Amino acid sequence: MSPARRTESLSREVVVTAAIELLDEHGERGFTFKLLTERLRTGAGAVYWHVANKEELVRLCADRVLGDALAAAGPEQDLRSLALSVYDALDRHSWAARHVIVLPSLPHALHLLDRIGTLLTGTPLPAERRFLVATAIFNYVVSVTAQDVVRVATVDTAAGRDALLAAYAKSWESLDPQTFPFLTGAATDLREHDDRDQFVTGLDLLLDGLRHQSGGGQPGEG
Amino acid sequence: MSPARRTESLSREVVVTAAIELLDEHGERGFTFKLLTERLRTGAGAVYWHVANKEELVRLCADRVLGDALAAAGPEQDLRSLALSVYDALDRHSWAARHVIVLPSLPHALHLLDRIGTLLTGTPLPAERRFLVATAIFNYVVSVTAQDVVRVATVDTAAGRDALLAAYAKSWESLDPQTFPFLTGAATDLREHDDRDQFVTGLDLLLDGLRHQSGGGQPGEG
DNA sequence: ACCTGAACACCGTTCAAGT
DNA sequence: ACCTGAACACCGTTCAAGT
Repeated sequence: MSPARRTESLSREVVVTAAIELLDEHGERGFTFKLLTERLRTGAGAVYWHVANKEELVRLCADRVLGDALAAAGPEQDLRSLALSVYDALDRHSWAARHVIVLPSLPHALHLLDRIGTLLTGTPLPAERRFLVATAIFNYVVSVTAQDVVRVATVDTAAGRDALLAAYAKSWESLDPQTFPFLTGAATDLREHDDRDQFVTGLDLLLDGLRHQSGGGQPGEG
Repeated sequence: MSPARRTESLSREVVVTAAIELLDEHGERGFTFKLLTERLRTGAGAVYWHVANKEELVRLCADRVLGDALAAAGPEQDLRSLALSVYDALDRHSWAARHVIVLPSLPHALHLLDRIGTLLTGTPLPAERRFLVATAIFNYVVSVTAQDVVRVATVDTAAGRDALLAAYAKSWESLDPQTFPFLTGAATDLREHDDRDQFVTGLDLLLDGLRHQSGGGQPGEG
């Protein structure tokens, strides 16, 4: 009944590769050691020989995803294309984004932050503001990706997504226009929206703000 | 030994209030029904009479937190102070931010998005871009809050935070300057950084970008 | 209508035993 | 050094029985 045990030896890399597949298929919540050991045709103890626990494993997976994205992006990019490369990679593995944090460090998250900071060096932005702006951009990229308006994980097919959006758009239309003056008129926008466009819109606002104020002082407090 | 059962009757509101306390104390991961029923001095079934399951309960908690923030903020705010009110409220309950999403709707998330959209109406921004920009700002506020550089949940005391940052700053200093030209020079910035400043920096970039391009067309693709 | 609390299914982790 | 797999502790959820 049960499939034969694996004969090749396990490694951290093999475990991570299998885990990424399962995370993509089932999401972080549906990803269990039972699924993992079945896929790897081995026992739980074998996995624990290579990784400390589930949390570390998921972090390793997220780091692999981010590392691949940075490698694929190449070193010669500007801020905007770097951000889009990362967005696209994280969008394909939506469970990964929330693990991309600087502290405690996901190794490739440090690389990403460094590249953002380095790209700012070729900019009129005053040196003392560089760290603040670099982390602001880093935060924008990974955290907005982590939390798109329609989570891809929820619906698999494009048709399912369209149907879901149509249903939500309809519910927006029937909201009370007194309390929701904006949303009642935005149902069509919701139905036709694209998550990547929203990401790009915010990113361009951020970069525009950067261009326009990088010479000047702090923005006003009011 | 075990404390007396409660005599007052339970309600959804009472359950949510107790759950928020425990979420603040233990984080989402440490929050269990065992802790909850002990705190409420009742049985598991009693809780399930008032809420469908744990996921719904945490969503109700997050919605309460956001609702209180919006109520406290008052209706007369500009975009910047609204964003800061929400940031400050979510910062006090760091588990809540990742549940503040538009679809599937957290009720008060709809209110927040509507208020952002409505505030944009009094702006030269072309009407057809309003939804895109509103969601971009919404995404920035809630998702950056969800993922600050130093998660507050990790360290309780200010002294603990300082010590942790100092340790990380030291590790940045000893990185290879070839591969991390920016971070090796940013150790001091890390040690002295403030999460709220980073949030405000990104927010002001976003709002500056909005001011400067709201009349004009799309930003360039390159 | 609302609550009790034992029972169930599931899941991450451990560990003595194997090779 | 690397793997096995039964056992353990824990946790969300259910449900027959109570008031």
